[in-house]
Amino acid sequence: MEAPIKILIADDEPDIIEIISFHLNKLGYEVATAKDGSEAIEKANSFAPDCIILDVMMPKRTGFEVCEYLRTQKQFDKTLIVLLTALNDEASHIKGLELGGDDFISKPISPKVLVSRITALFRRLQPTETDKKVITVNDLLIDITQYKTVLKGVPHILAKKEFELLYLLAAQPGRVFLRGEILSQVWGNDVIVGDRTIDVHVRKIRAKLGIDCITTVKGVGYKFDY
Amino acid sequence: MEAPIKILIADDEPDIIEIISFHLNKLGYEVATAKDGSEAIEKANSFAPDCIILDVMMPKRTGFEVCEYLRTQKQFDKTLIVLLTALNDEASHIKGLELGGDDFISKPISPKVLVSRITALFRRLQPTETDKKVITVNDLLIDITQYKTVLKGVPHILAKKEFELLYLLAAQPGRVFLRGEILSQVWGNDVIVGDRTIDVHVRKIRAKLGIDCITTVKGVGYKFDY
DNA sequence: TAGCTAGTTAACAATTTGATAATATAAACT
DNA sequence: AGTTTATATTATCAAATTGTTAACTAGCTA
Repeated sequence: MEAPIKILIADDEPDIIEIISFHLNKLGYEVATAKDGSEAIEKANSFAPDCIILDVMMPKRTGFEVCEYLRTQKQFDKTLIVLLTALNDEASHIKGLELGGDDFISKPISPKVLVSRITALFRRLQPTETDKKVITVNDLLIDITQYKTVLKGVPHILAKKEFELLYLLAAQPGRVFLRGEILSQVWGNDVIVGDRTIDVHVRKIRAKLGIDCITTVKGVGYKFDY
Repeated sequence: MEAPIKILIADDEPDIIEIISFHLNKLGYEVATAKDGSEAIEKANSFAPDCIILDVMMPKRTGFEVCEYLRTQKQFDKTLIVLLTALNDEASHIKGLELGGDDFISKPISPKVLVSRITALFRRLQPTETDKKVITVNDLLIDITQYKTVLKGVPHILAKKEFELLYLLAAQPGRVFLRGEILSQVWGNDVIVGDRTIDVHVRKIRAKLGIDCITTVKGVGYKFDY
């Protein structure tokens, strides 16, 4: 997973291409571009991207046609295809997914949305069912099927709430969870508990594990960082 | 493996149903659909699917409720349950897995991701230890053909219920069994017995074997750990 | 029928957990 | 520095959960 992820963008509007490739480049993706459907297919073959972003409305060949074609080719079996459509075009949405598209993004495009959707696609492609139940970060293992936490080979027994809190944070290391988010996710929306309760649980986790795997982000929330 | 694999899809969005069933159909699965939780349970009974895909947010009954219910029914013992959630809803993952879900897929759905995850689940299902008649863990042997338990070479005679309980837990060492799961697996879903009954049986097993091979996971259930 | 046995339950004890309040500490701001 | 705000820590209490024991029931057996 060391080689940079390659993304091909096909759209007939140079502005769109420029914006998208700028943002994706910034994030370290390797980007190629095409200005119509035919070029998209050529570049797909020569560039061998991991992900292809196709505008539905393009000259020469539409995004649908390109998508349909690519899906018949074995080498693009694992390639993610994202289609760009006009806003609220439900029919296109369905058609595209039937043709094997992996996601849809409506124009006008928010670069942030685009990038996060692409990232999400890549992430979701990875995990098999096991990875969902067992989280491993360095030498810390969190197994929900066993309700067990193992640090450097040593099991640590956390109470239910402690475990659930740790699991929530560790599922997305580095991401900051707001206190409100934590409350609603771990405690539920109906339950009313004070803010201090979270602190206390964080403290217990830190104490039990003996390491400071949970970082406080003052004024915001907590994150798992280890 | 000659009869087509049957999959039930329950979601209140017709578009989602259409897309998913289209793709699964294309791959040769036999597909049934339901538009809410109640219908999902009906169809589950009449259609007897091998795999059930449940949207978490559904009218009538949520995916969680359906999942929880199905898991208490013996006939859905081996049925795969896949839950569809909103993106990044980690807490739902915990809840769903606690309720016995087999996998989680976040919306928006990529057909490719969905299909590959389902395929992976089925693949993993093959080497079942369903027919394992004799379980051995370290120096403990559990033989269901003779209803006999031997620890360090010394036979111990457990009563029927005690034996079945031990057998259930020991079949998957480490895995936590919820009280509800234990009740439905050992006692069946028609029988109504109190929670203390499980405790008492656990106690008897511990006493008879003289070792603490069953660990309590407070607020969750019990697991075999030896 | 009396005497077993397994299974269940009720009642109570013991334990663990979760939540809060009170206090201490730390960081941010004026 | 002094004030304000946010978090950490600790102790305490109530609630939830489980453990334990003994008693009860139904079915079986001698």
